[in-house]
Amino acid sequence: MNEHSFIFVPEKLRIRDENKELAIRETALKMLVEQGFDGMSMQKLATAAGVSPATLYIYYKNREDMLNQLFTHVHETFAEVALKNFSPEMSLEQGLWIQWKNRARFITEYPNYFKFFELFRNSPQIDHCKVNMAAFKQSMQLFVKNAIERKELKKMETEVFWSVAYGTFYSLMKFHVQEKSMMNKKFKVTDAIMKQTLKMVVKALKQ
Amino acid sequence: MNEHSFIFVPEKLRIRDENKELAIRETALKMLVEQGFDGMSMQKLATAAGVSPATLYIYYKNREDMLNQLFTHVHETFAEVALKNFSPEMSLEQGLWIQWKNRARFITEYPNYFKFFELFRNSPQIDHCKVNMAAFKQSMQLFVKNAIERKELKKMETEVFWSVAYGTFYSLMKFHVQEKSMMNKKFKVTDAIMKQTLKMVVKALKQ
DNA sequence: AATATAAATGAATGTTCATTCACTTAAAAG
DNA sequence: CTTTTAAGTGAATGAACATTCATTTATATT
Repeated sequence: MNEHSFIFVPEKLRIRDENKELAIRETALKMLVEQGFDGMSMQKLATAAGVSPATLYIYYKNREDMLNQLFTHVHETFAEVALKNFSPEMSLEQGLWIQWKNRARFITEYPNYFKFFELFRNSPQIDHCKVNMAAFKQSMQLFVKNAIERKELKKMETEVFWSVAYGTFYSLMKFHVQEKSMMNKKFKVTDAIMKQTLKMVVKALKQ
Repeated sequence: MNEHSFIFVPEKLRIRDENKELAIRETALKMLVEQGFDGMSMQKLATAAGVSPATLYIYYKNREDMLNQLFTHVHETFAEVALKNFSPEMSLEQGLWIQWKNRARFITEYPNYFKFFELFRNSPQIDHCKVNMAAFKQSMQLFVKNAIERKELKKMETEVFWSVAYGTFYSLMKFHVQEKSMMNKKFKVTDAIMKQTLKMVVKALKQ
């Protein structure tokens, strides 16, 4: 001990392998999306990710905690991307277009994130309340308020607005990520289809 | 053996307890909806339904078969209700209204069926192809064809139509069955809300 | 009442599960 | 080079899992 020891704050003497953390997360998502809930056990995940089962418990308190953290991570990443280049001051059409494009890019780039999100969205074991959406909600509410003032949007319940403006979009994207869509062939959401659908939605929402 | 024995087809000498089958199904649905995939094990289900675990294997080949049969049952019941009083000759607005009403009634009456359906819809372990939707699809396609001919509907991809006409509706109903909706209060889909939303959707779909 | 047969069962089986723990390894700081 | 500390591990544990099987039970027919 030297004279500085009493203010010495020990630094980390061995740093976590961040590749390992990433590997665990991506492998877990892949297993969950491809094989469902029962398909992902801690031991199978550990083997597939190339780590010891015990290592998982360094990163996560237990299985439930892991699932919650996975969901939170996916949700936060998604929310962040969704609002990129978006401002609540935009017109309804422009604001929706930006958000649709952001989301579509994300879903196409990381389909597993979307599939995982959809898989767990209605799942009772996820603690939805823990996910912080305050900033997201606030931004959206301002956007809606502005659109109503500009007469681009009828007065309606938030849930009705959401269903028309986003329910439609997500339904479309679900077809996009499916192997086979309604007509037994692969369906791709192109820019043209998105634009066409957006026009319809904007028309529906206008007074 | 008497002279008739060679044409004797043995009849059932003990009849399956149909209450038992119903109890198993409803208990399984309840457990799955409330506790998710991991929450329902064969032993816990047997105990909760008041039967022996071995009894489950009289009704179902194995766990996977049980889940598939549950899904198929729910899906078929739902499809049947959805088309009640519906005819492909109806106008777009009337036809959609009937179907929305049918579905809303069903979802409100049997929320577990809907929650189960949503829980498993994206689940990889369900063999979706086994569900026969031929008649359903045919009826819907004729409905769409008629609407286009009457100029009530723009020409568009089936998936786009479905997303606008039903994606919106299902999004609304998801809020309906949730404990707390977007605004942290209970949201109920009333007839007025359905009518308002339908008007918007019909407007969007019209040329 | 006796018979035949499928429904229904409780206990048992081997497997896989989540989780733990005594231990080893890596690397920053002295 | 030594010390310190957290990262990382392989093997082990008991609980819960899906499934089976030798029996028992209920009932339509004879």
